[in-house]
Amino acid sequence: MTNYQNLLKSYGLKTTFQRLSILKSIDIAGHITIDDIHKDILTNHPSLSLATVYNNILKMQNIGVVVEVPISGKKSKYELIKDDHIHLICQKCGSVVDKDINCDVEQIFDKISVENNFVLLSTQNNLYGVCKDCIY
Amino acid sequence: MTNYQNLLKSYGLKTTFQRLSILKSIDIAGHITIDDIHKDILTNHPSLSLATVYNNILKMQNIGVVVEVPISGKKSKYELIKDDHIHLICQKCGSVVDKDINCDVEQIFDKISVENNFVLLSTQNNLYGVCKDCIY
DNA sequence: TCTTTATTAATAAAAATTATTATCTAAGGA
DNA sequence: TCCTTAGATAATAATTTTTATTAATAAAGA
Repeated sequence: MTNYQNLLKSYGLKTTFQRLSILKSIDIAGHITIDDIHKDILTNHPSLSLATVYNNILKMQNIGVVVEVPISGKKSKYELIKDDHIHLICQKCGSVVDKDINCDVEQIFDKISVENNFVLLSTQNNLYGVCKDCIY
Repeated sequence: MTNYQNLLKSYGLKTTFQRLSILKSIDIAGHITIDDIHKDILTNHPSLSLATVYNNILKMQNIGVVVEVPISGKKSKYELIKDDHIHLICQKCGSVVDKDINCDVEQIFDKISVENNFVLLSTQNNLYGVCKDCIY
């Protein structure tokens, strides 16, 4: 995991156990809901308030450390900032797996953006289906 | 707009003024939130219940007529079912514009899916940025 | 028109998110 | 190390969003 302590500091956010725990929880899970972050941290820090998770997720979203992954029909999950990529989202088990985005795809997205005078900042590419473990 | 009356009937959903109004509202707007559908229809049908909008959006999602478009940091919008496509989402004004998805992109998505034994059913491709009307 | 069954409106209930505030803690300076 | 202070947390309340309930209503076929 990147040095989030410095990253937080550079945006004027103090390094707290709660924030580092949230980042760690997201990092380990890859993609995780607010509720599950809360449950996760509660196991060794029983006083963590759910509101603290909400507040910090929001703040860390604003400074760009954390990214919301909204998923059709389900609750949003959160991931750490990373290069644009593809999500394979299983509609049976809910798993989310990252895959690299092909350069060709990026170029096409850039082209479409230019054609429409659209200033492209980021992309979210959700592929919905059934993962290999849920086919049978 | 397609013949939604028959489509509803084929799934055992009765054709009601409310349902047709919701479909029409989505069709005209292209992409619209639950709240805005409600507000929209209220103007000439003041008794429409918000719960009715929620219930019907859910039912029409289940039969595949309506699709949720979840948007990072904002409320979901809804669109009518259509072929996979790209969304240009303006982070300033919130506008959502559809663009055709390139065949090459579809092929790459198919390839990635096959490589991962993933049964691909649909995709949502959100390009976030600033639209031409909001640049200045 | 009548009958059946699903749908709606209205409301209540539940779930999710945000706001408030007293207490507490991180971080820098003495 | 010991203040000091600004910001953070926990606890809770308030708000917003979504879902469930039910009596009244309307659609669709006989």
